[in-house]
Amino acid sequence: MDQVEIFKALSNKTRLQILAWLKEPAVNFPEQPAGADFETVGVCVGQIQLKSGLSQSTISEYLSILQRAELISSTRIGQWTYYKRNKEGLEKLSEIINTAL
Amino acid sequence: MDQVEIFKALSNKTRLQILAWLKEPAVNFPEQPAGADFETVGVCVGQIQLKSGLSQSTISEYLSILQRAELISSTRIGQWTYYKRNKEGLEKLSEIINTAL
DNA sequence: TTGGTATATCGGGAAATTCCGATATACATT
DNA sequence: AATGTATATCGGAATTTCCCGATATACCAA
Repeated sequence: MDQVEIFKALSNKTRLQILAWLKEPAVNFPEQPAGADFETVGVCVGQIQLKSGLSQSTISEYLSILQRAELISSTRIGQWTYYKRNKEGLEKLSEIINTAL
Repeated sequence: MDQVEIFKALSNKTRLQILAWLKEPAVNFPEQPAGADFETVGVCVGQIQLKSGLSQSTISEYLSILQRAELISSTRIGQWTYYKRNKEGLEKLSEIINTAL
C-alpha cells in the first residue's frame, strides 16, 4: 500500500471522524440492534451515513477510500455491508511514522 | 493544530520524502559543509530543492506547509533558512493515531 | 549604494478532491 | 415476478491542491 494513499485517506474531516467512531462502535452507534455483534462485524453503511449527515453516495465512497488504504475492512451480510477498524493497517501506519519519518 | 492539516501535509509524495530525508540529514545531504552542525540546525532550502528536483517556489511552499503542521521547524541564519525535523510534532502525530484512531 | 544570492510570496493553469443527485446493482420479501 | 431496502457506481459543479514562472524581500559583499 502506498504511503501517500494512506495519508490522503486520512486528510478529510469526515473520514477521520468515521475512523474515530469505528474505534468505539458500541459507544458511537448505540442504535444498532442489541444482538448484533458489531464489535466483531462492524457497523453498516446506513448507520455511519446517518451519523455523518452527508449523502449516502459520499459515505459509500469514503468508506471505500478508507478500505483501499487498509484502514478499515468490510463484511457483506445480506443486503448490509458492515465496516470495522482494521487494526493491522493502523499498526502499520504507526510503524511508518515511527520508522520512516 | 488541526489533525486534518497534519494529514494533508503528509499526503504528498515530495513532502513525505522531505520528512524522510530530514530524519537522516547527514546521510541524505552529504554535500553540506563539513563544519555545519546541520544535525542541530537542519538543512537549508536550496539543498532540499536541489535534491527534490522541483522548483524553488514549490519547495519553499512545501516546507512552510510542513512547518504549519508542526512536523518541521526552521532557523534563519544569514540568508539561509534551515529546516529540521520536529520530534515533538511527530510524537504528537503518533499519539493521535494510537489514541484517536 | 550596487549587485548577487537565498528564500518567500503572488498569480495562475492543470489536475485532483469534495460532495451531490441520479441511477445501477444486490438481496429479501411477498 | 414485482416491490422495497441497502449499498455501489456514475456524471458533474464547486473547491482545493499541485507546481510553475515571475516578482518581492532579506541579507551579504564589494
